Amino acid sequence: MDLRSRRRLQVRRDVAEKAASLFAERGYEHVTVAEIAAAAGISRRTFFTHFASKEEAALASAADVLESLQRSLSAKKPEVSFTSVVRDNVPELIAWHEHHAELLEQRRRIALSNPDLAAKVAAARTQAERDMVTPHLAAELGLPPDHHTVMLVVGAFTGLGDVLMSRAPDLLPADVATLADEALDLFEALLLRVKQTLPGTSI
Amino acid sequence: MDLRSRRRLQVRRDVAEKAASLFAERGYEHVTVAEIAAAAGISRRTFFTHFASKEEAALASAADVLESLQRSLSAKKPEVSFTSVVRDNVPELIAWHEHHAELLEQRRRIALSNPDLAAKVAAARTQAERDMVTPHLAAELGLPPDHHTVMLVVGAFTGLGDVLMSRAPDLLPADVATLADEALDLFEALLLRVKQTLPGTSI
DNA sequence: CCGGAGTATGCACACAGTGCAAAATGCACA
DNA sequence: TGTGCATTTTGCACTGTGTGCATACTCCGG
Repeated sequence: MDLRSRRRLQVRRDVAEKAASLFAERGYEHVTVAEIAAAAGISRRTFFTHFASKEEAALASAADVLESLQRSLSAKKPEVSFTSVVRDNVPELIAWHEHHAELLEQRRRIALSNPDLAAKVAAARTQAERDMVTPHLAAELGLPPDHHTVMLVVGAFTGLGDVLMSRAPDLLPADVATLADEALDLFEALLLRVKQTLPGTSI
Repeated sequence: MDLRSRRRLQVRRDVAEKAASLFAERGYEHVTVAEIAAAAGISRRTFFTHFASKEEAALASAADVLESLQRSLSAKKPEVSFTSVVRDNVPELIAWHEHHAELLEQRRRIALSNPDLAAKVAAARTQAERDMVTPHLAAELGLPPDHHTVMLVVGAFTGLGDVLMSRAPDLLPADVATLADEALDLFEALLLRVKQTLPGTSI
């Protein structure tokens, strides 16, 4: 990694950070790219060499919530079940949220100032969740990842996860844990049903 | 309804239609608002009195897929179960898709030309589904609509529905029916589990 | 026929995003 | 150290979206 690319990455991080704080402060719409660039000490034109759009800068600092789950799943041994890994990861997820309260508050304000942006963030998170989870569930069911049954199961999982993520900011940590457990109970019931009827599925 | 508002609605429909066909023809990005306005015989400025944005015009003609389900649910009697109503509605859903093949193809092309727009359409559909379904599931579970358990169940339902909707365009009608049935089987298993554990839930 | 409400339009403007070419900067090599 | 090359930064001009404002038009009731 040469000096050039390292500096470039650093600048990107700086700009994204400045942008985030400006957005949180005045609302996404009321901050111009020129202002972000000025705050970060670069020209407007250069901003667009680091980010394809203003939106990208807003999204740049927001793909980290699922990191601990990602790690847990990567370390998953074949003999432990998917749901138990996820269940064991819940405390970490909650700890993460508690540990990043200010960051989350900043994002909450940005989301409030621009629902469209919030929707896109949520969609991106759902997609990441989907990609992360699909191979494990496919393996556990002994089906190819693009099998319809796998897709349905993944869809149900992400659907439950979306509810959890959307409610979490308004709940106490303990309640988040309860809700997560309940969601996983439901998911397990569904998964059990799939396993029971598996030999019969075909499209 | 006076003449003015009727004419206004008609113009809005016309413009949306022209816009949709231009988008399908050349791709969303390669059509300017000025061109849409010209095609519809109005001025650019007037376009913006009918639609708040170019995007809104693209979305205007796309909130109809769930109409038959909406009707079925409105006619639902308290003694029949939610899932059976949805299940009985599947043939109608498929008929609708077959009956609007050209329209769907047009939308598919637009979505292809602009994934962001497609994501927004999908999000809007999911939200509509959520709103439509929540009261019925709440009633069936005997819980308030904003109860967390209800939200989770609705989340699972829309998660399954999203997979169905995203796969449907690439499948034969018969396979859509099979997939829908499978999805409903899974949802029923989950719903059963909720009903069994219901007395114990609390947050 | 007239006055007012609602609508259409033109005009000027702020801002996002892009192509292009010139200037600045870091890197390797003599 | 200086020199040539590649990458990066920047300015400039331009397209396109979306908005505020003032003006003109259209329809309606009196």
